[in-house]
Amino acid sequence: MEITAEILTAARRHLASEGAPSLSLRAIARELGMTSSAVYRYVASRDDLLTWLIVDAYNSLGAASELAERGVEREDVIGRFRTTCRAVRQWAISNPHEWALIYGSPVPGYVAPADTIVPASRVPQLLGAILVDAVRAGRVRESLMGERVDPTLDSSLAPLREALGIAVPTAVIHQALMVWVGLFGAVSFELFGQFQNVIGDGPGERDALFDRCVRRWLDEIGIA
Amino acid sequence: MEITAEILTAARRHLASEGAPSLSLRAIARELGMTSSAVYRYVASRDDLLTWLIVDAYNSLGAASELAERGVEREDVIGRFRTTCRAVRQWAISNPHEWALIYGSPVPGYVAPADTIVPASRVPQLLGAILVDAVRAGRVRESLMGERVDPTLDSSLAPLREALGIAVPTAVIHQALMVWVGLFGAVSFELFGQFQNVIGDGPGERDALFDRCVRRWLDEIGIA
DNA sequence: TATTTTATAGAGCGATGCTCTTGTATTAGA
DNA sequence: TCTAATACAAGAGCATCGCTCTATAAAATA
Repeated sequence: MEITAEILTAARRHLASEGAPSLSLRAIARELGMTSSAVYRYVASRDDLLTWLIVDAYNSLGAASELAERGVEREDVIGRFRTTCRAVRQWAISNPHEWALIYGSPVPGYVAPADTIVPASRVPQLLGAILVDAVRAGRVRESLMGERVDPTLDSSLAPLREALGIAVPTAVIHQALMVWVGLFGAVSFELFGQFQNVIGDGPGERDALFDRCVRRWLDEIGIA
Repeated sequence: MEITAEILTAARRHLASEGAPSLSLRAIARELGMTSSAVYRYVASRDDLLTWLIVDAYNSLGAASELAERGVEREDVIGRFRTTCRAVRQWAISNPHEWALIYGSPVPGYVAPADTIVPASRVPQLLGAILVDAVRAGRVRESLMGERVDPTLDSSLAPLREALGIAVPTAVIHQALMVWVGLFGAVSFELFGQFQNVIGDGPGERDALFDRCVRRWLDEIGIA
């Protein structure tokens, strides 16, 4: 329906400018020229609206990353990885409130519905595809490929292993997971203000920091 | 004052059980048997109370980590690091709402006052001290110690370098920063639910995952 | 004792999420 | 074409919130 889209658009704008905590159904209703009770015909609750925005944000981030990555030659695994990392960070800087919504503190009592799972996995999927190509091309660190590992860790990473499709040693999967965590941790730290008084924020300083992180992540997997 | 302490205690309990978003001055007042307007004699605003709790949480985490680390022999750098990491994670699991408060999404419009800086730096300081001892003992990776680095990165990490006291190569500082980010990123990912449907959560599985992270962080710095 | 300070209560403002009832168009069926 | 069902919106209302203002009781001070 038309109105549903209008509500979503207004909500998106409110989220981007004020952030999720101050997103109010009444304000959106006011803006669209209807009563607060009227929007409840289209939105089940505030949490419901939040879910729309969460899915929306995941998809926006996923699309931005995929688009950027697709612009790099398939053989250039390093370039694809670096481009993806930068796209993620750039999207986050451009959409800080959206980032906080999906990667920040969970709302107590709120349980993410199933329809958020697929959008949430777009970036991990992208990183996974890059990893798989690196493995296929034999460009992953030898010591990692051959390493035997705690069986508990094996089972812990079973869901990830299956998602990858091809057989990848657990040590490699774990290293990829660490890169994934490191990437999102670094972006969150920067956005959530943990670098205040710790890292310089002059022109280019944060970029340089992040770029070196990317290089180190590549090193850790062994892609060279 | 007595009442101030009572308010803080009640607030702490509310935070731990319901989380920060639903922390209400009125509820605290009700619980202490006074009017909502009465608490405003002791608390300037809700944000003010939040700041108390933030400082409190940072100190609680800092104290727990320091206590754990102090129980390890000084020469055992690996043990000190591992113990600190585990203490941080354990504290987070035991105090999820407090963790979300200090490491989750920043409240839009809220600016952390200066009195949060020192408590916030307790864990980084602890990690820094371990790093310094490792450097002094010559136990940091050679390749890292000798590496030359982008001057922009140099200046970006200047605040950190000064905080460490002794001369540590930028490449090492950056690596330590990555470990710091990785540690807090990993804990946040686990607590904020990003591992749902991705990492198994059977008995010991998450522990095994984290333990290997710790080992890899040690490897990356080169402590062995 | 008189006065000033301190601590509390109470009422009130504007805002929120959400529900329930009422009213009105538009559409579908007889 | 008339009627009945349906879709949609408005309005009032409830409980809650942060916060302010004023009036009042108690305690400390002069």
